[in-house]
Amino acid sequence: MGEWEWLRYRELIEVKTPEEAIKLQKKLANSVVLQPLSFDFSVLAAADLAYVRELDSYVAVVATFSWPDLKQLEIVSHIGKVRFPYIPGLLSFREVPAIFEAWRKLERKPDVFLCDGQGIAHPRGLGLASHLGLLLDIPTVGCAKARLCGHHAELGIEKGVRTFLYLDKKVIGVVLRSRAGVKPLYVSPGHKTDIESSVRLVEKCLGRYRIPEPLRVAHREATQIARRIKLDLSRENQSLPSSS
DNA sequence: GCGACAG
DNA sequence: ATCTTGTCGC
Repeated sequence: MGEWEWLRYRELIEVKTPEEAIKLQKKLANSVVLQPLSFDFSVLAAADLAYVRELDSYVAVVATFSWPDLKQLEIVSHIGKVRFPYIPGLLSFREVPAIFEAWRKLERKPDVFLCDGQGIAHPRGLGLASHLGLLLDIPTVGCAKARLCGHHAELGIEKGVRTFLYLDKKVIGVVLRSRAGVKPLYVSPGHKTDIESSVRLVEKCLGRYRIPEPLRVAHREATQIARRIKLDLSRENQSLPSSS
């Protein structure tokens, strides 16, 4: 990474304390761009992390797919030490650096990024998807499995039904029932896209499960790698009961 | 002060 | 997220 990019990276995500992180979020939220997304792109990416508590480590995975046919192109991973705790509202400071490291290993960079977390549906308007979007400067969509903030009307149990997610009087996202009878998805734009485009993108990524296919692939891979690390770890502890 | 709270 | 067995429902 060049000197210039490294400085930009530090400027966008380097913080030492939660207070500092919150201050940075408020500042960066003003740079988030909401606009229609052009679906005329060719590479979509999705990322997810798995953790290995015994090692205080994470496994970050980024998978890319051709668009719009969603054929898998590449899958890369990065293993590192957790540097920031999980604090509701500050998730991006924990996970974006990890996703970024994996992203750097891609041969072909994505045009659009689907994230496991909120976009602008965040207390300060800067969820993980928005933060990653600003860092990579590409359109990003937030697709969370649970609500962080805001309120919405009751949602029908049928597949495909949706309702707006509000924060005060403003619409910040959409709550979408991806499958009949399952917990809904919380979709919100990250950066360089808007609410309608975000929902449309997520729906085009839905297969037979609750979670969009690209995110499932990234999640499965990260989980598998983490599981292998844990197994190798427990095997060592059996053959090497002590170090002396 | 009392809840709520992405992964 | 992670720890965990069996088990309730489509």
